[in-house]
Amino acid sequence: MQPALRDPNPPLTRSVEDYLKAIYHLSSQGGFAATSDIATMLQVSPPSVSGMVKRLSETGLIEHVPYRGVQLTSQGRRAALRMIRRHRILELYLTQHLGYDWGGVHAEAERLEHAVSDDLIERMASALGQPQYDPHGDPIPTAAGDIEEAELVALADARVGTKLELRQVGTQDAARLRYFAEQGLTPGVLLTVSERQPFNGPTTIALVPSGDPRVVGRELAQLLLCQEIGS
Amino acid sequence: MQPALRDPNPPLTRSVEDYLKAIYHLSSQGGFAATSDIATMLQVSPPSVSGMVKRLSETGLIEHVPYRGVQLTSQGRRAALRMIRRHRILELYLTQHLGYDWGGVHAEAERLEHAVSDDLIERMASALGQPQYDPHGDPIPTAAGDIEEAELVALADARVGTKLELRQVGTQDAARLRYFAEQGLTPGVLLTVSERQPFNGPTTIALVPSGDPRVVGRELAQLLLCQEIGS
DNA sequence: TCTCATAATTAGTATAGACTAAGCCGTTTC
DNA sequence: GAAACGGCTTAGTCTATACTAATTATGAGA
Repeated sequence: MQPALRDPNPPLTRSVEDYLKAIYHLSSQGGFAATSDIATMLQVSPPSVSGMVKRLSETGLIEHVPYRGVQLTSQGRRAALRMIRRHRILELYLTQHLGYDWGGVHAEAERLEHAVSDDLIERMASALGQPQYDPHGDPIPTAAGDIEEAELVALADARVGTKLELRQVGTQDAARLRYFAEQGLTPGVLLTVSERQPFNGPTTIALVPSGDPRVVGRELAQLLLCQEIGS
Repeated sequence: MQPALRDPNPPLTRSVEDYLKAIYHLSSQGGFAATSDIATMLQVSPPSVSGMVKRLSETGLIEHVPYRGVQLTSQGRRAALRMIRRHRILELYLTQHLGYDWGGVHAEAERLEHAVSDDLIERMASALGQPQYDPHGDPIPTAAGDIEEAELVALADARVGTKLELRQVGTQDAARLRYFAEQGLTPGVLLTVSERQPFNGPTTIALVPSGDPRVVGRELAQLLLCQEIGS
């Protein structure tokens, strides 16, 4: 038998999947993801990133502008969104069906997202009723690769007097997540901004409908991403 | 910071876990697992096995007698049983909670068993009520690493007139598994051996309690592993 | 505009795991 | 007891991914 020619469309490796996800997150705000930021996020050295970046741009998953940074191609974006869908559905399934808590679920999903089949993900999605948001309030991409891009404001920046829905919590840190949960600050909660102390002081809010007040320091208020509720 | 000395107890890689499982299965009957059998089971070349065998025996997971074969050490056996527990609990969970069918569940579990945490496995085991057998009837090792060693006879070898409980189905082949399921031949079923044709002919059985007859050819009868029911 | 700090890249190396080709042991057969 | 076959191992190579050390490009300040 002839030695097989290299598979023109090999499945992505675990590492490649992690790089694509990291690049997606880093470039979702600005245009380019920087080598050093990818290195920090994935806990590898910058030269390792340079090496992977070269391979990924040769296979057409990213565009690389030397000394500038990288961006996903549409093919790379599709692959990244697939991973994000897997991750978020796993997080939701583990919390809803297997008793994981909000803080501890991330690490488990991080490993499983590389191993589950698409079939299993869709079965979990069905068991969950085709959910749109994960336990942190992040939107779940559809199987087709569409994702809602919400206009979110950090609580720290929201105008006093506005009514908000808490939609995402911008950290994976287990201690902070647990603290938010204790305070009743979980995605989906409604609140109004009562006041804010000057000079980067804390923000005071009132939960809706209970009216319970909460005082949130600036550092944490920057992690609470909210959507303004129209009138 | 000093370059870290090599971790004296690194986590096992996916490949290592697969080799240990294969060696466990191959040496559970006779004493030694042969290189070529491991190669066939894992779909790799014999030299790849020789290479891995060297590494595994250096780390104390197996004993290697050159040109003879390998055996697990108690450490290797513990690691193998851990993988088997994971695999069987995953199979059961996927069939009971996510609608997988008896035949299709193996491949999914094969990938997940390397990625799930012990914590998740124990949560699944709890959700299943600490089960003792997987969907194929194979015993599930305990978390402590104990496994029931049942005395099983292939249906093809069972004496005419004996009463049996079908306990395991010795194949992963999806088509055969589906056929058995159609015939009502799933683990846990009770039956009596009615007759057997000579010269490696088929075995006729009666299901208990319905009395429905089934005729099973020799090839398939060798896959149906049964336990004799006392008196 | 020139210099310099920082970030990015290249160069060279290591490890796990696979492969093919070639050589060695053991058993079976005459 | 010698020869031959088959299974096992050694030798040498390849790929993916990581690393450190050394080099180069970019952009900010003087």
